[in-house]
Amino acid sequence: MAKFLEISPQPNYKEVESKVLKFWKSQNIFAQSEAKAASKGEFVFYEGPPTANGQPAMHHVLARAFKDLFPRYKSMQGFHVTRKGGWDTHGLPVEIAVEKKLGLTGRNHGATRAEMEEFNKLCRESVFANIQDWNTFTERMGYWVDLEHPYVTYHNDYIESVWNLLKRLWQKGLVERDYKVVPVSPRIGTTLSANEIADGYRDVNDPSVYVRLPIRLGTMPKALKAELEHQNVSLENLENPALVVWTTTPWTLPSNTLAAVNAELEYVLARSPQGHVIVAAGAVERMSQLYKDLPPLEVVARFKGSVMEFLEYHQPFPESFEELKLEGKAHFVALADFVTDDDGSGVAHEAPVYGAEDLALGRQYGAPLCFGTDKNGIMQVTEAKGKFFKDADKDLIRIMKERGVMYHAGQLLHSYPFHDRTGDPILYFARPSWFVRTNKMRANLAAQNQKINWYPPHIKDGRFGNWLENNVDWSISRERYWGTPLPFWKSEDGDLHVVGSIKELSELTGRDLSSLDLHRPFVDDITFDLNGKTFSRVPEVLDVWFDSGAMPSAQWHLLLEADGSAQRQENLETFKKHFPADFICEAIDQTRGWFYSLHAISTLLYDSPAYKNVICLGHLVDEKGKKMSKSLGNVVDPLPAFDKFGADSVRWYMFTASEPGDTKRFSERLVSEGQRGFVNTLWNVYSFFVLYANIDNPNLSNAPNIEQRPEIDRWLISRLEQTKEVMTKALDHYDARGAGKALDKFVMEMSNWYVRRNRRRFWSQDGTVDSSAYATLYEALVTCAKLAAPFTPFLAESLYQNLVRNQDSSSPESVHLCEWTNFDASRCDLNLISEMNAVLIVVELGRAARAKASLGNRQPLPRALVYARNSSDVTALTRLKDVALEELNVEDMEFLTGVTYKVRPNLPVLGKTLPSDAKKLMPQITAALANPEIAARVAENLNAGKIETLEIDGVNIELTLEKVLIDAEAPAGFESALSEGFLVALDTNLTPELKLEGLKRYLVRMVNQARKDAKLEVSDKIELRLELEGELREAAQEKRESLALETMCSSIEFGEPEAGDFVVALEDGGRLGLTKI
RNA sequence: GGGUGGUUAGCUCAGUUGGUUAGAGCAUCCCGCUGAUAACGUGAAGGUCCCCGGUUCGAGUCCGGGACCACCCA
Repeated sequence: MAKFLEISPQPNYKEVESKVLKFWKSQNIFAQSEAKAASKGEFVFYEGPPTANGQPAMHHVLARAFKDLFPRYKSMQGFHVTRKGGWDTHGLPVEIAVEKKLGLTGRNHGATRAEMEEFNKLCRESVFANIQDWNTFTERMGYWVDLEHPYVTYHNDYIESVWNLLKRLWQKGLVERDYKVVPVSPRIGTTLSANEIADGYRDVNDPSVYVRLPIRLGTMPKALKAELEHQNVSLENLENPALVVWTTTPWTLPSNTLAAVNAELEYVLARSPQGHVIVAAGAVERMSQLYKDLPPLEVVARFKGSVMEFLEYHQPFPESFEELKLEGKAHFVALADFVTDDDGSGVAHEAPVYGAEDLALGRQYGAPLCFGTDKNGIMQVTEAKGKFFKDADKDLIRIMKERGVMYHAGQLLHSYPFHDRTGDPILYFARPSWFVRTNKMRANLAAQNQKINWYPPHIKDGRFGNWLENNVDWSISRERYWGTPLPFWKSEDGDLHVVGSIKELSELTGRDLSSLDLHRPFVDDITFDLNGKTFSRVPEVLDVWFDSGAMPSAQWHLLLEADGSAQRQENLETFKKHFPADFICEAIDQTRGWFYSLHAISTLLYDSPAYKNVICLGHLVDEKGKKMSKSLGNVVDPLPAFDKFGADSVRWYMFTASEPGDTKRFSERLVSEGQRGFVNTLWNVYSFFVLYANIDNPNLSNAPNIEQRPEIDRWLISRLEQTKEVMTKALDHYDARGAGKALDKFVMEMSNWYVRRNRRRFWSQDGTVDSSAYATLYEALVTCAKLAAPFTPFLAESLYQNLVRNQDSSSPESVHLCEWTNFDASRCDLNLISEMNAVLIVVELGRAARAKASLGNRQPLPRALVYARNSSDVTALTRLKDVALEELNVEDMEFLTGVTYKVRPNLPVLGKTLPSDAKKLMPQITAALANPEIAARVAENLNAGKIETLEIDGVNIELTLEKVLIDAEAPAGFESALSEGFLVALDTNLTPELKLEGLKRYLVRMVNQARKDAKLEVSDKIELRLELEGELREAAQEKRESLALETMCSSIEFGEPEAGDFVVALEDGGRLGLTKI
């Protein structure tokens, strides 16, 4: 057998990993893994595209660790996995980055065609500004993804596929134009995203006005009329009856079309200083306080909000409808769930064009849209026409006072969003917008969702399911510049034509447009004639979520209409092969992002989910549970962490630290714990193996068959098989953590039990090499490398190269090209595993007993007395007696008899077998068994195989060995320990021989410590001189041979150390000296 | 305001269908062991299982109510 490469027991993971990276690169291992024969077909994975112009951060490591693991696993299992990279390149983040670079603050950079052209050019250039960082990051963490052929959302091919998709939606009648309320920065008239407003909230003083809306008595709904009559209210005697509404935005009052009440709330008719008013019952007290010097509101009738529906009123600015030439039914009471009586009057003023909920309500009641301002916030109606909306408040309040409809005008300090770049208050404003009618497909969206396996499962009917249930139509248009232009062409009179490909557009225009850049402004120049009308493009671009949601087809440049070209046909085949995905994985914020856009598009077009399994990760937070953000300064950069701990340790942490769906805390300290637990332990076993294999040069191919190896070897192999089984099952259920924990447990046992117990077998004496031990540990290590490959690809590769590839050049070139090792039941002796568990418990107890007796493990003891609860454990301990004896350093083991017993009911078992009325007797049963005489009788009879019956309260309780727990108590005079039905007692009477042996072991330890301190190699031989008195001298003389053997010592002399010896003083005044020879 | 998840040792987390003395790793201390090991072993210390109520012979676990944290939506 060739020598293994020598390795350091304390590796520099940065070096180890960079060596592996070089190897992967030079041998094209990733490409090979993509190219290798796949017996099981395709495992479909979709890469969720990151925004390339951001910086890679730790949360990308989290997602990518999982996105890497399953493809690696499936590939080893014999699937082919296409791992096409992708980049999200359009949209606001890019535009904002460019705006910042240009120093544009609130200027409308799309005002002219030339400006827009320049702006989009800069956007395109900036998209990949950080691409180098991404490439470095991707490679360094060992994330295998094809970055040479990624899909890029701004490429013409991609856009064309998205157009094609939109056309198909249009043909299905799922595209329509409507209004949508969006936050707008007035003056520049730009739509803002939620992120842009999030930081802009400020506390400001705004008007707080209560306005009277006189009711039209003649239109009073019957239900309300009946209520009032029932409560003896005479309509004729009412004084100026009015609804009172409350608002902090008087400038929206001219746009009022409805007043809203909550159907379930209680409302009242009350006498106020200004006549009769209708307000919420919960607002009476508050409104009485408005005029403290005047009498409070006096309730004259009470009724539910629902009876007021369709009650009409006079709105304070009737001129709005005239000036805007509006028609249609408006100015009546509508019912709305969102109305509360927590503030104001409990009656909401509705100006639908200035609020999302209000718009929906207005639509529901069919009220016309009244635009009191334009999108730049300039008033279009009333005397205040031409004023900026915020400046109009004063005039409008004055007018309302003049008209006698102002109930009360005050001020209110509240928080309101401002646009930080212009300083203007945000205007929420209904803009024409394009929608995909997902709401119509709501039932199917939910049905398709039921086919998806969500990890964690609660997302399915929780966050994602709820989101689908409350689905509203998907607003797909944005009034921006850098994005996929909507392929919507409109004629002047409103006819719509959706273009599905460049070829189609070429045919429509009669020009070859195959080299047209599909972005604005170029595409805006294209017009065509159809049906005698001229069509030009609508100005909007597409929501970027639609871009990424289109990737299943757009990444393959799918154009559905066959045109006879081989390329189109091939793309279609490729798409079919890669749809739907078997697996995707992103963080939980994508439930409303990519998870949704994939799902919606796929449901609408293909009547299928887009993915079958999805891991939805929790967010990464800092050590204290705080969100990682630049402003808090708690961001951990991935690259330095990779260098410090190794990418493997960071990955390992991501898999094993907590459930994937839980919020995960991250810090260097936590990563280093995982490193010490798993990565270092595996490495240590590996380095142990290499160290001794290189000395002993075992012939592994000549090792005995598994069946002929010692039990401890078969035990390790059995545990190895068991680990394979658990891991495979876990990974098949996308349970990375479960698989990782199983591997971790195995590595711990291999190190702390197998290697520790068998150290001496790897240390050949008189030239006999224990090839069983070597073959067993070798197999365990190689298998660990394969099992760890998807988790810690560098470590796995490193082990594999040295242990396998360097020995056998016919083996696969990389661990990642190996087959996944499958469970082999014939090699897994479950019985042996449980027997070993019994030994482990007994050893543990023996050590505890030693500790109680203050007897160090080096002192051999004559006898251990063991009690085991059941006979199979007795068999096990008898078979594996030697292991226990050696580990406990005792000469003999006997089974205890004559113990006293403690008996308790085995509750889970007994509870199930008792009839329900007898279960109440449980406390009495426990009490009865606590009686020593009953306990002794029950224990002895049950142990003898008889069945015992207890009579309690006239009920016969039949007891069997399974239904009770019997513990033994040690006879007096022994140190003992007790657990899980086992008892271990130690006989601490030392014979002179045992004493000498203990002393010898002390000497061995001192000599070996001295060798270590003298920096000798393991294989160095020494001369030893011992200057000893009394017992120690006697022990050294008596045990001279074994002392020499265990210290690699060729000669022992008794006397003073010589000059040049490495000298160590001993406890009792003696000295030892040694010299290397 | 609505939704989802969470709350168990100083820290990070397990805890299966309700059942025995609620566990592991890390950290601390004592002792021990050690020629792979920066490792390991024994023991100690550390818990009102967030709170209140209910169901039950029995609740960390099931039910109801509440508090707090995180995220999403409004």
